[in-house]
Amino acid sequence: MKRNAKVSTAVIRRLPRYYRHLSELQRAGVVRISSSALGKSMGLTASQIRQDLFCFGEFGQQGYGYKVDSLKEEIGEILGINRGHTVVVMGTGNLGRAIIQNFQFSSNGFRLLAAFDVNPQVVGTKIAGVPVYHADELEAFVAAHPVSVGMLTVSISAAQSVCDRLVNAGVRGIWNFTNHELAISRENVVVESVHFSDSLLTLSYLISQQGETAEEREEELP
Amino acid sequence: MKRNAKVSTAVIRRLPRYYRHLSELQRAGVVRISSSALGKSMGLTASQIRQDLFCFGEFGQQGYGYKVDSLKEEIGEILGINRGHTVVVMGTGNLGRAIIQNFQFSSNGFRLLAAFDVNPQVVGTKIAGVPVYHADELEAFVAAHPVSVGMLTVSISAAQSVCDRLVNAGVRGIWNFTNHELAISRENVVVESVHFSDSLLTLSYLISQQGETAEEREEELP
DNA sequence: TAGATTGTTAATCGATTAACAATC
DNA sequence: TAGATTGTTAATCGATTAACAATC
Repeated sequence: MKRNAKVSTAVIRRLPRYYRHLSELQRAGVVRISSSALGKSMGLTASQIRQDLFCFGEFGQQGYGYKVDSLKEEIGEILGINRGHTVVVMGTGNLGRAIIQNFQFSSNGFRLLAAFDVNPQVVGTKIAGVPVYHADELEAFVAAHPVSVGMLTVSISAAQSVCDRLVNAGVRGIWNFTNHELAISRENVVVESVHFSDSLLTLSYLISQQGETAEEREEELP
Repeated sequence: MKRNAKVSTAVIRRLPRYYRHLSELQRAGVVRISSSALGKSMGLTASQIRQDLFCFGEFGQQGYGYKVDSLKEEIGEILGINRGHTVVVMGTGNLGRAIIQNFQFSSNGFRLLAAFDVNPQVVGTKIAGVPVYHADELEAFVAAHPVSVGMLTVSISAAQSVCDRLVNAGVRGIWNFTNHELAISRENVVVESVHFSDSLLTLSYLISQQGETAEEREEELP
């Protein structure tokens, strides 16, 4: 069953989508689904779904399909949702605060332990029940509590140094919201970045392009 | 020069990264760079960079490399940064507000025209200089001002209906921050989603996996 | 049982890498 | 000129799709 020697990033990136779609199906009361039905609703081929799942084991029943509940459970397991991961937030500016208040860490298997900032106005307060400590206390905190991931919502100028401190303190992953391309000193520390700019620029390309082709189409008219 | 008949999404996704790296190089005062140097700093092969650029034209000089300034300019052009794109924000909750206040729309070639909400406490106010109108006024606003993109930071339950309204009003792209997989009724309207959950779950997988392989390595020891 | 659908191998397709002539 | 590096075609690699026996 453990064949996941080398799972491609393409597959890994699809796992959360599977998880999300299965959750929606579950909420909608769907009990079973075939690879072709799931594929149609997600814009993937049935083959691809079966091939993806094949990396991790056998989760379906021939002639029947997949039980939504248990497939969701299995993919959650693969994603590490039940591993008791924890997270701390570095920087409680607008974005950090927004994510603390809005994002459901728990439904993604993470426990949000604390936030850190240098602003004396917020240090010592709580945001949505989460205590805010002074950034100086980071190392002591991580030594006392196992922290899986540090979320980076500091200014771009502070990004690298705060990242270094998190890595040295011993976190295993950085969830980066700054627009800085982080350099990681230590092996087996993973960075996952959410680049708003990259996303918007991609959209910019797509709508610009769309105009182009529309114009071209018009030119082709008699 | 216009060979970009069918540029793969893999290439398109790299364009913003090129743009970002070239901007950093520019800021650092670097004047010229070779494909191999750029590749090394971005973790790509020189071949891949030349192949990517080849989709769009010839931007370098044999024996010399690329001028950072002009390559950045060209990629910005490809991305549509100079097309006068505009954006409106739907939903001024924590996240919408945070992005309005923090995100540099202008340095990505977008002009942020307005925000919309239903909360009477914010309607009529300004956030970072951006006027907040009542959501009911959306259609009239879009009719009066060309709007390229609608940014969705409403609740997941309102996501689809607000999206539909944007699409019917005539925007050309949706920048989706809700965790809902949007259905688009109209052709040539593009959706680009920022899925925080998908990103965090990917990170969860990677750090969980990392533990696995570490354990396996230990088991292999004598 | 017959029909449906999986798990899994093989074939195809597309993206990445390598190679090298052109040329600055 | 000699050295460097591009633009571009060809080779390789990996991911997606197709096919089908196994089986529920």
